[in-house]
Amino acid sequence: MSKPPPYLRIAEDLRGRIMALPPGDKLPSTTELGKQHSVAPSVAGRAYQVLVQEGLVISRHGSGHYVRGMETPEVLVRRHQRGSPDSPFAVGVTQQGAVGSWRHESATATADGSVAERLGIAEGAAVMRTDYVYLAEDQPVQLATSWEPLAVTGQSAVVLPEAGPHAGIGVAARMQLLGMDVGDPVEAVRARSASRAEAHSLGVSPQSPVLSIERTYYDQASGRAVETADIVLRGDRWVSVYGRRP
Amino acid sequence: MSKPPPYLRIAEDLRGRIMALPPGDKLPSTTELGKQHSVAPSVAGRAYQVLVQEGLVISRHGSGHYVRGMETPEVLVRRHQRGSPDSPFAVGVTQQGAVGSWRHESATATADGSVAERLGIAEGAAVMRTDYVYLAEDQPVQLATSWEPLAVTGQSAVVLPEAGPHAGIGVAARMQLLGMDVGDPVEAVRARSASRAEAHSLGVSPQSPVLSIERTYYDQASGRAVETADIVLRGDRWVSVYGRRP
DNA sequence: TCGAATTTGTGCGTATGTATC
DNA sequence: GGATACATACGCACAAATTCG
Repeated sequence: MSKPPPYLRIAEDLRGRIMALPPGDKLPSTTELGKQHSVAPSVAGRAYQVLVQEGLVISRHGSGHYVRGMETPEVLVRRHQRGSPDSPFAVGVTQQGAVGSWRHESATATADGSVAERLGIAEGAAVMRTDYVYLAEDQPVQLATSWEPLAVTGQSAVVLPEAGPHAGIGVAARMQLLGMDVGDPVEAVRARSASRAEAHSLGVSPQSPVLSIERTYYDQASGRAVETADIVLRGDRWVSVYGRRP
Repeated sequence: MSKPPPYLRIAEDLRGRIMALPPGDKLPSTTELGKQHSVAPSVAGRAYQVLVQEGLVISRHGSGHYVRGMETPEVLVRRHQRGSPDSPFAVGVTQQGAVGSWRHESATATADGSVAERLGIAEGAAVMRTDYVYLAEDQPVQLATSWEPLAVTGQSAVVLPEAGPHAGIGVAARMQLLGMDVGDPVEAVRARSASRAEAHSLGVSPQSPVLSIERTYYDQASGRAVETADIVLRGDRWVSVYGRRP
């Protein structure tokens, strides 16, 4: 066993101290912490750097280091609720009494290899691509990009997901207007780190965990995919629930 | 607009360079990188520190900095496959041809507030607690802790989840031996950072993202919970899939 | 309003330890 | 063993932000 370097030992000591402190409490300055452990202030600063990265401490330039507050209250999204006319996002935020809204932008595009495979169409086929940014209390909390094959929705009034009389009702309900029963989607859920672009959009620090969901709706009669989407959610604000208790 | 400090500008420059390099390529040493940007080696080292934290670069002590390889090939776990006699973990690893195994440890315990609420029993009631460590090719990839109320399984041969003739067949199949139809579980999925203990057990660096799943099985006849579990999976190795394509 | 003190952020140059080649 | 390279630490300096009298 090799002993950890001083800056890690100091960080370890601080973790124990922080557990017993109320959020918002001010921590010793780097110079004082250095004296307590007989190291240079730069080493104490590096120990704080570790804890800031871990989310236990926040540092305010010129002011000091402070115990970080509790996790922000979590917003729930409950998926797989057949029969609900609202989109999953709307279900999630209204359950919490929060105010939800979204911005969107649609454009026709061609399917790249990944999207084509997920939709079961030829690479380069025409699709309607829509980018969403979902806001809760004016804070972006969820990003989504959806692709729908134009072969399915083309020539109909529902071609634009969020325009006209059918805005914001979700894919399942909108497809029912075309006489299709899309049922429950298939969702593949991953945990990964936010890219820099995603971190910027979501207002979180880079490297913070996000839920990444690859969702595809199928027409149950034909078995063809009618919509696929990449959904990115803040890990600290969302939990995705599957199934219902009997 | 304030200009970023040199160490961030160097990191930004390196990001662009790395994009055009094959994985595994060696990057300039800290001293050489410092000369290229007219800064001290310590500053160049700090730039690398940022990129290592972002996962773009790996550093080998005494050797150098290298372009990080692509994501490790992902192992799939497909949940909600009614009728499969194997446990979800076994389904996941065998689909990939990998060798899966697990260690476990069971003991009776009392339900704390959280577990009691999830199982719908009184706080302090007796439960069978089992801790699992799942291994794929001798590498731990998944941690789980399961609780079953003794009021359900007590006095029966299936009281120990992984002992006797019923080892490793999963909760659903084992409960069927008691004449119960447990159906699909309810799963709440989160993305969060690994705790230090989890990071150590899973062999990943602290702060790396993990999938955290809170799973509960219910007896469909009575509606009572028969098992609840906390499951932690490496974010870079697992994807949890819900639903099947029609 | 101003200025001094405090605190963090960043950088330099150097030294030592240790891992790799 | 020797050369190279990273990891860590020291002490100092200056900049930037905050705090407070």
